[in-house]
Amino acid sequence: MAIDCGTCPLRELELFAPIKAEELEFMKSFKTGELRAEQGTEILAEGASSTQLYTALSGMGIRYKTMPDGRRQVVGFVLPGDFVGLQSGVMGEMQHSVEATTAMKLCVFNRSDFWRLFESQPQRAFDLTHLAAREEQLLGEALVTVGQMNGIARVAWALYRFYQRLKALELIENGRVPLPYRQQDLADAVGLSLVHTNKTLTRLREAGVATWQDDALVVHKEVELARLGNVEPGSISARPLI
Amino acid sequence: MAIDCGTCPLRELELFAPIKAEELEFMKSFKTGELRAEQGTEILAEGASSTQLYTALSGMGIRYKTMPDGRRQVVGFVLPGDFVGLQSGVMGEMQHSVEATTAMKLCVFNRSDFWRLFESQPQRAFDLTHLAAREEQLLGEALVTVGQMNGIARVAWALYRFYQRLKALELIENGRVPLPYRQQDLADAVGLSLVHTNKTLTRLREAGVATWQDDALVVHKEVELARLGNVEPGSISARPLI
DNA sequence: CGGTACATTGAGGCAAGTCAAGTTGAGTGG
DNA sequence: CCACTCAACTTGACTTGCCTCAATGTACCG
Repeated sequence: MAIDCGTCPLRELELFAPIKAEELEFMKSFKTGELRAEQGTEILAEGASSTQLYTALSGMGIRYKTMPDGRRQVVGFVLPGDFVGLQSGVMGEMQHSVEATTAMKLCVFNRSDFWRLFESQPQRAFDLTHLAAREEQLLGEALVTVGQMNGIARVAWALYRFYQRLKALELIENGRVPLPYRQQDLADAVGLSLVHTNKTLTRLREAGVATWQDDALVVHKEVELARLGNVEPGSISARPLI
Repeated sequence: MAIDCGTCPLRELELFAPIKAEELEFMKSFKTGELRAEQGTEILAEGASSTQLYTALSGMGIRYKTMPDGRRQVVGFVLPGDFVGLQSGVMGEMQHSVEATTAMKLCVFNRSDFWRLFESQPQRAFDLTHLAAREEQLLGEALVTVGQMNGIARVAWALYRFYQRLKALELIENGRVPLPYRQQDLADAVGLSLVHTNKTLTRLREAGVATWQDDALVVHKEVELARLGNVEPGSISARPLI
């Protein structure tokens, strides 16, 4: 178990803003270990007050809320570099659950050290707030999409956002990005039924825009996909990595 | 223009967590003035990088995103005590616009002092992150509602949340809370058409659950409204006031 | 007293939901 | 190596909640 944040491969990506040596030093003391979560494991539970917070290192997860009647709304997808458990850290309780969709490796922090971060590392505290504001931004965009767009636009939006994020993580190979989710996950994320989501994916595939099969997404017409999803094409701006 | 945060009437509400004298002292130096916004004024614009941040003191506003085709998604309602402009302060750019629905009075802060807050007031920085996490929570709940619920549940959810928030602000009088928005605002918030929203409000009124007329909301069956909106009845937990 | 803004109501159409029946592929075990 | 199971994906047929269009009502205002 390597607690060497200095060689963390994620930090080398352009996606993540560089940090000072002193901050890196602090992060080493903040990090208390690594967690390996198997596929299907629940990492954080809605309503629970976890003593641990995480940054995803590898693998993919899903954030969701469950309704009384069993239905589910996916509120986000966890990719490497994402911070998990901020609500728990700051408000004492998670408002959604987080589950490992694939096997995951996560960097573990203690909630009890959280305050120390704010006290002694203002830049890191700022970064944390930055991440919180980003989450808010992402959710706001999801709300716009689900609230205002029709089926094809919703699916296109989700696929294009996946494509952008995974490309920024340099997980793209031969034009394919890994996308190990189920259609049901996408359906629950965009507020469509599974059947309609499936038919919409078929339409996108037959239109030659994008193909999502065998846990991988291939975008054939990037600009067209972005247009359908009402997203500005382009890459994602740099952001902090906790 | 009174820059005396010590006598700020909002602080006396139970809704807002008390702060230390030293923090209050800092807030006085952080506050640079007050802004009066007339009805209909745009306080912050989507995509703009404002040099000012605000806390609403009185009046009500609306947060929204505009789509290329002119449609609008309301991402939140600004009530007294709400912090406005966090995204701008931390990411440099607003992701949604904020408009004054009624005349408003706002506490003004300079973005350039923002960093000073993180450096010298870790508790206030923590509180700010807390607020950001709350925004995230609220948006997550809105996403669940718009993504999974039918018309009546969406409208009931929105009305009950208004009722809870306004009650916590002690703006309730004779069982009525002020609600100076238009039906179109509610429609754009819950992702329904104006016509359908209107018909749904009529149904709620005729069922004797809640009546929203003349800029005021009267909830006749509180528990029933909460049930319809899939909300836990009860009051809102305390939160920081910046 | 026409103009404007918002609320209300009816009629008809369609996007998306539900139901139901396969198909496919991976795993498992006899 | 084939039969069986199970989870995920497909596809077709039917239904409906919500949308759009279009009028009308109502209050306020210059």
